[in-house]
Amino acid sequence: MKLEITCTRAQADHKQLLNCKATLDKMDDNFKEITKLLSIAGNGVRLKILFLLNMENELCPCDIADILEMSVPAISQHIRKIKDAGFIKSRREGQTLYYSLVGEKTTLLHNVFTSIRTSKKIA
Amino acid sequence: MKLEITCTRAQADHKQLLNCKATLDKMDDNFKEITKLLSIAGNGVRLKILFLLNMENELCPCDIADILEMSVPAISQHIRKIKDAGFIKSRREGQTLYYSLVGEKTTLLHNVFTSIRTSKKIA
DNA sequence: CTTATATTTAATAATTTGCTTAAATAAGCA
DNA sequence: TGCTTATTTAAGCAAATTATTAAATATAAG
Repeated sequence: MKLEITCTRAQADHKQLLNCKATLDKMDDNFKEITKLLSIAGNGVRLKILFLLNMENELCPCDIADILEMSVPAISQHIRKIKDAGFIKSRREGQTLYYSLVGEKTTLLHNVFTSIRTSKKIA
Repeated sequence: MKLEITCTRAQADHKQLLNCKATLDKMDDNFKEITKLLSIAGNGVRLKILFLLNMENELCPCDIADILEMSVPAISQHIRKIKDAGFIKSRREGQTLYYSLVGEKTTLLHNVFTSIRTSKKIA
């Protein structure tokens, strides 16, 4: 962590700024982890995939493509991203792959799902 | 909402797929809203800005640039994105603009902050 | 072993993102 | 007014994202 302070405001509280740097630095791994989750979920298609998997327990790429009215390869590539990040797992049954949420990793995701369901739109 | 079903799997539950479509369709505005928030927060720099504003109540762009060791214009453009989405507001004091979180909009964000603080990294 | 289905992977193209640098505003002060 | 500081805005560019299309795998079934 760099220690130099460059903000030139007269009122700048340099002790505060150093403290902020130190706090962020300490939590750097946590930020990386949460940023990863939010960047995965911060896409309309992927958020819907995650929500659907939560709602239906498991779905295959073909189902998801059908529901979201998108091509199968497009869905497959979103699935890969989510899977690479470790938020879903797969189970094969014949030719079909069923995807489902990885339970332990999804505490924050469940808050997200709740927010989606309870989002108070007046519309 | 389109009603045709194209998934060709023999075991596909078409009633289930139609139900999924209907549910997503009903919540479309909520998805848009939450996707917006997550796409804003799903960037390391912006997530840190939001976290810092929550921690320090208010900060100016210069402070943030200093803490994150980034250029002021880069920070300013992130701030604009967050502000356009309605998650922060500004207060002027002389030449300095102080930014702070918009309280009512940030229920989910507070879950995010909690996750960052309690993220159990063994490291 | 050939064919059909479910899925992934790869190559490509269009769009978006996020930085840099330089110029434009806005406010305070000599 | 002119100069400095704080901030935003704009232009430009490299990198990342996300879809499309076509080809590659994997499994099942005749």
